[in-house]
Amino acid sequence: MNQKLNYSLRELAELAGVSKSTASRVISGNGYASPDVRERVLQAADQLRYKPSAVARAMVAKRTYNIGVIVFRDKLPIVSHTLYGRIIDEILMAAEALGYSIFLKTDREMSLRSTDYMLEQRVDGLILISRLQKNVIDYVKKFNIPYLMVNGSTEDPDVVHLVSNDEAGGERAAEHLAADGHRKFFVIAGPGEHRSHSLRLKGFCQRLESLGISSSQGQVTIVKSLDSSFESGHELMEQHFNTLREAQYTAIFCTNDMLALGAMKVILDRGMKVPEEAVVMGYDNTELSSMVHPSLSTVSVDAAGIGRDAVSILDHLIRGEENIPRLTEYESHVLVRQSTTREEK
Amino acid sequence: MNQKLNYSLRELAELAGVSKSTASRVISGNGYASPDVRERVLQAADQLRYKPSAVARAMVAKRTYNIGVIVFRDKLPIVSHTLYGRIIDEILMAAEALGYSIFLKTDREMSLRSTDYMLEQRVDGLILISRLQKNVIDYVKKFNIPYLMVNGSTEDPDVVHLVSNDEAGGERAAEHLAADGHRKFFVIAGPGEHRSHSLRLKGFCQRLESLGISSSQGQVTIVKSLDSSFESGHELMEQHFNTLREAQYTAIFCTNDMLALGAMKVILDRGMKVPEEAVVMGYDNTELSSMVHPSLSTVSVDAAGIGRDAVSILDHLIRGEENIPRLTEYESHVLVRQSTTREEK
DNA sequence: CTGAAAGCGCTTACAG
DNA sequence: CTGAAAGCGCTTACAG
Repeated sequence: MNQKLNYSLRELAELAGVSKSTASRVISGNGYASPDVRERVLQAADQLRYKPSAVARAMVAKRTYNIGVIVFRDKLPIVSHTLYGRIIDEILMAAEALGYSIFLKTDREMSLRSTDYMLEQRVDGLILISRLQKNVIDYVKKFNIPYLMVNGSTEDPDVVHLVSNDEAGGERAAEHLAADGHRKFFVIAGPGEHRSHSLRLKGFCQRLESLGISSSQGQVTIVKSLDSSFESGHELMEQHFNTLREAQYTAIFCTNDMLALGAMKVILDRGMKVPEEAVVMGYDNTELSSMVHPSLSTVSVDAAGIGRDAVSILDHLIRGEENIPRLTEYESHVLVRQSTTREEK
Repeated sequence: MNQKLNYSLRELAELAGVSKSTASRVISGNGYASPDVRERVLQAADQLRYKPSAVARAMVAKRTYNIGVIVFRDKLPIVSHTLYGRIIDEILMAAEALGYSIFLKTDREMSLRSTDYMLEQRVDGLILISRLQKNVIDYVKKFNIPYLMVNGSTEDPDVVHLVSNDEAGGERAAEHLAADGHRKFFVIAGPGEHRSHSLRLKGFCQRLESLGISSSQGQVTIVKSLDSSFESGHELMEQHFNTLREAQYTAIFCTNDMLALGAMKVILDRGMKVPEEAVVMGYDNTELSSMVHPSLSTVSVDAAGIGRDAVSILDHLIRGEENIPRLTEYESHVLVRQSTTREEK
């Protein structure tokens, strides 16, 4: 049997034969009620399948226990993004555990609209993911709403943000490859505006330099990519494949796994052997990287830690706690897999 | 300069020197206001950065313009799931276009909790994704809330659901492989409780049978997997690799890409050539399938169509329209890629 | 231990 | 064209 969608507290109270106040007390669990009365109310609630309105509650509590998550990206994939998707999964679980729920929005125009929307929804706090424009941060700051940034690019010391230590990760990638004896590097670098890509590249080059390997000597060639997709990695490698082969680059580093997979596909399709003739390394440790053949060496990103902490730090912010770290960095480490493992070292 | 978080309509009205009713009319755009008054209110709103409370509005409108999306899965990945993630991306975009926002929950215990939660949030409608238990459906049905199921398993003719035509897809996969001359098939089938997996398997076997290829003759071996992950595909193939090679199976079909990628990885790692010595085929057309080497032949699933329609059909349901199709099926087609393409046909 | 009243921030008839 | 009043569904002091 279907029923009226939602009963109100008043109806509940009437059925139980008590006042609204009393009904409220037993339903919300705040305040006293005699066992007898309590029983009657509970029974009536059961009968009506009474569901207290979170909307009305939010109205009086002046808070919603909802967290707004906005992903700033101009194209798909958004949620299904190999890295952000994992972070969002963790956010979802951590939020659940702390009693929050998630309002999810994507903002493809990198505009203020989605922020306004979240503000109107009266979310308790905001998690801003990916590269958002500076004006968004300035805007959010004007409101007194708790918020933090994940994997964004800001130098603003006031902003609470969680990031991977991408520079150190880049350095480690360089070390790994140099230690294996490589001296000629071909690098595909994702968009410079992205904090991660630029820092990974920076760390990588710096470390090589400190090992005496430099681009000025023609030992390192850097190709810039306009985005960080498989397609771009694929296309750039097609363009540069002959150079790569002729100039005998033996190591390829890309600032993320997608670019690396795109590049590696071309190399394999053209019959060159990985890792025998050229080794390939990515960054992010996306699910895919371990599934391909040869499996892709990469640098890990602590998506689980970032997602979990994003929620818990935001929770602290919401509770108005003091001494919240402005910057939290996550360590990355090199994952050596088939694509950089040569038997005959 | 920071400011008080949220001003109310009353404060707005005071600043503008009008009544709440009037302020409401200009802010909401419902009702008349003289240009002069209108101007004053708008200016005050600007000054205060007034954001109308969606909570209060929902209270009086008795609707929220929010849609609840619940993904029923017992383990990660959820949002980052290669197929569901894509569907959710589309849901997000379609919702935006129709003026809805998304409340996203995962329900790992396949319980009623998340449903209760959405009901309390007073969402306008519900999208239930993946394998939910029958009791969840029965429960939701009791409330008069618009809802639909995506990729779930139900025979219930009352339930509005969107599914891929998995049986036809399985048939087409069989046709493709048989047409290439294969006569010995090794199949890894995902969990039978999942509608998709069981139908894909069914369609595949039926079509083979109708082509005179049957398991009773030892031409088709089916191995069941407890889940649909890369890891399981990998493990099962490791277990059966010798059989596969000795009995000279030439075609491997898996009921999704993940299983197929796991299986293919083992085959390649053991030095067997794909497609020369064995062809491999998956299902879902996940992003990964085109990125590996050799690229994986697969069967497409119209994630974009499913996601888009989920929102628009739910919108129709919410508006109380008539004649909503109970079942919407999406066609799948075979994508032939390197893993099943033999030069010397 | 229980109930009447006020209030959260809006909108919507209804007067004027 | 504008304002006073009632009401959406709750909770929270405050009386009793």
